[in-house]
Amino acid sequence: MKIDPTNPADLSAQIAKAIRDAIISGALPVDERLPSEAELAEQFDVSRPTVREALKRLAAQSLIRTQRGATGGAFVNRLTFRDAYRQQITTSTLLLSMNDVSFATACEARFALERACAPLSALRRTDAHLAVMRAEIARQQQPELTDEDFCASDVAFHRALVDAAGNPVLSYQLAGAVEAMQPLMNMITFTDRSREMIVTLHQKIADAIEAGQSQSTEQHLSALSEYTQQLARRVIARRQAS
Amino acid sequence: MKIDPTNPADLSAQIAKAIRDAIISGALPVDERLPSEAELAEQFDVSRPTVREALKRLAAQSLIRTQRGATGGAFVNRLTFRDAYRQQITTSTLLLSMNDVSFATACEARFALERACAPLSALRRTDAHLAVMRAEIARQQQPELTDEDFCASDVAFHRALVDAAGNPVLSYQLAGAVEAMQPLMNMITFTDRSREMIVTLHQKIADAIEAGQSQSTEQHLSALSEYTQQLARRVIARRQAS
DNA sequence: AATTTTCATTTGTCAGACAATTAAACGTCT
DNA sequence: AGACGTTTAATTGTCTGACAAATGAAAATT
Repeated sequence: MKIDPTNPADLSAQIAKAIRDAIISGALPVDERLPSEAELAEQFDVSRPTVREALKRLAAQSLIRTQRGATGGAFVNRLTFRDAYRQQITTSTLLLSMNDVSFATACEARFALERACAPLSALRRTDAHLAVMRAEIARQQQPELTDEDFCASDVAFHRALVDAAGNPVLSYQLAGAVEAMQPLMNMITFTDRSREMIVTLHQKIADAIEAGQSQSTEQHLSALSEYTQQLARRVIARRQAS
Repeated sequence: MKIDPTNPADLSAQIAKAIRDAIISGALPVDERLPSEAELAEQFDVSRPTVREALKRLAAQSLIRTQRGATGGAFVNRLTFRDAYRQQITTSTLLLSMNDVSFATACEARFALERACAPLSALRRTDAHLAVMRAEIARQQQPELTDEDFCASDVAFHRALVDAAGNPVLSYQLAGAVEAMQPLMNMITFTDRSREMIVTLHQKIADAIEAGQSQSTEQHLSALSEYTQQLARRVIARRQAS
């Protein structure tokens, strides 16, 4: 692990990169303790604050965790699916909000990805997954539900659908796509009629998953995708008219 | 933007969270300049190094960029697809390497996602995408190619396939899945016979994309998925035997 | 008017200090 | 000897003050 001493700026970024590369290459295995801040400062020939800034960069990516005390220090963190989920969701959310991605594009991506796991979900769904989906459908039928809660339930339903595929890598990849859509979805006001239609499609999807029919699942997902985009277009048109 | 003064530990994490939330909520728009480090230190009632640690956390997530000089400071960064790609790839790579995800699981996820964009790719592919795919196929036929280079070309081929869908959100989501597989793929030694088979399937996929046949594309992708997993099983078996 | 110089602002880095935390080492008492 | 409290050393977390480097704006000069 070496840094470029000729460039006296961005030292903390260089140090972070050196340590990150060591972690990625496997030179620093999970749960390995890094040298103390003082030792790192000496190794890289920088001051302790500079080392600390580098460590905070790594901590922001969940690459290390720190512990105070005599046997404390910075340890290489095992990146859990949970941590990766969270990072992906914030990244995806910001990506969509900062790059004026059209609703159509985001929606298309989301349902394309969901269709991808339909065959696996139909094959492997457990009773627990089905129970979650049914529970969310029941929730969505409550008329007093706010639009925000309706969208949240929608996300929960689709997450159950994705998780039913029983592939954690797939769940991780799709979590970002589904959850990042929520702020966009929240901009749509769901009338009673549109909610009814969505719930019906959700029921058909749940039925198809329960029956293990992947093709039917994909069809209803496509229908839901188109209906959602149609709703969005209507909302946008109404907004422009006013 | 407030922090909890009762907990005097992890101040930089709290400050980072406060600023991050402000960015996500839109209170701090893109290219907005944050207060100077000295001002932030005063606002949050902490010292400048603490503020700096918080800012480095945000910089690690590409949420801000900093500039020195009189009119410098920290600015809210527009998260580009490029930045998001990079982050997702490192996260995905680490996730796979640190959680002994089976090759089968990762492979299944990857091809499931790719199948998802087959219909869109078949519909929207441009000549440029096809040219990249053909070029990579030609590359893969060179016998002197190392296994690493073969894998890299494989990744390039599949990225072109994904990009052909013409949906940047989809490309972003799938970049992680495809690229993160490369280290795992690199562990497989591709014999001449297996390369021949893979190239043949790549050609069939390119042909199907060119012809706009989504179903055929999906079929060949499934075949490629199964063949890849078969290869992996053979490599693992051979390794355990020795 | 154009160019150069000066200057104020801001980030980047450093040195040294103290507080808080934590586990191990050490004593002490039963 | 063993259980229990105490001390101690190591380590991170934070603060203060300082200086260097970059940079654009303002001022001075040609």
